[in-house]
Amino acid sequence: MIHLDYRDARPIYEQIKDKLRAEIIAGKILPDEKLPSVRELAVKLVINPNTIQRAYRELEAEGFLYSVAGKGSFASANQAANEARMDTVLKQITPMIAELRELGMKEPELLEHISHIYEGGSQDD
Amino acid sequence: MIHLDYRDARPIYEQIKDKLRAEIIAGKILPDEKLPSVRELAVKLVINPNTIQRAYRELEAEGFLYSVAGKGSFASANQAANEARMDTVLKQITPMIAELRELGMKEPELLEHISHIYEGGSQDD
DNA sequence: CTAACTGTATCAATATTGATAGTACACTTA
DNA sequence: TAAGTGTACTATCAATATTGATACAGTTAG
Repeated sequence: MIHLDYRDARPIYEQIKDKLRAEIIAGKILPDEKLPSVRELAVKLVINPNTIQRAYRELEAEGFLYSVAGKGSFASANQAANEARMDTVLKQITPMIAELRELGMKEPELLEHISHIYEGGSQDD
Repeated sequence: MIHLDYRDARPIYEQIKDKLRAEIIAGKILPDEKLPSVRELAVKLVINPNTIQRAYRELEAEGFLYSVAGKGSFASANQAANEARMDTVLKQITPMIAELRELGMKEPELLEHISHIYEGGSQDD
């Protein structure tokens, strides 16, 4: 299921986050489906449970899963997960929009740029 | 002119960058006006010239000033400086727009959000 | 050409942060 | 009560960021 790559410079917990996030978005892990426990996955991947904990904690902050002490961690409903992630990203964008505004960029111009960026990234659909 | 705050957790060169950038944007430093030399400002602020060098180098990358070896560093024309900075910020935004798109956000919805963020930040004008 | 200024590049020392591990605690359920 | 679960805290090691020391290279005035 998850395969770590130690040649990859990216930290373990990031790799885990990305794979789990992708599976949740893709619906390969269904809403409310139970994820492997922190310890179980740690044993399986031969790493420290704390690393899994971190991945789960951050995915929870991003809205992709929810954890219940004593019970386990579960995938969020996909739609809700996506929306939570969108909120997070929008919050990250906010200060940049503010800066562009301070630099004198007007709203129509900004929207034109954003639109161009959006459409420029469309290879697949 | 520039006053350092050692209580501030932010690095020295960031503080210098912000103050100089603000003065250039505001037009308090006129286009092509000569800035203090790396060593001169270093002596004045009682810090290492290398720290000034870094601030200048990054401000140059952002388009706010230009440096000529042997001559000095000079403020860019404000309009050009602003546009260079806008480009930088737009590049930073790009991967986030791409992610929103991958998460399923459609263009009109995105533009609506951006518009809302833009207008939300308008206290002054 | 030389001296005194300018910015630039490189390397080193230090401080800060990041990533992971070890361990103990708290909640849930059977 | 026991065995599972997530959570919190601290420690440690590595990586990065920040700053400093120093040497190099371009410009200009005399």
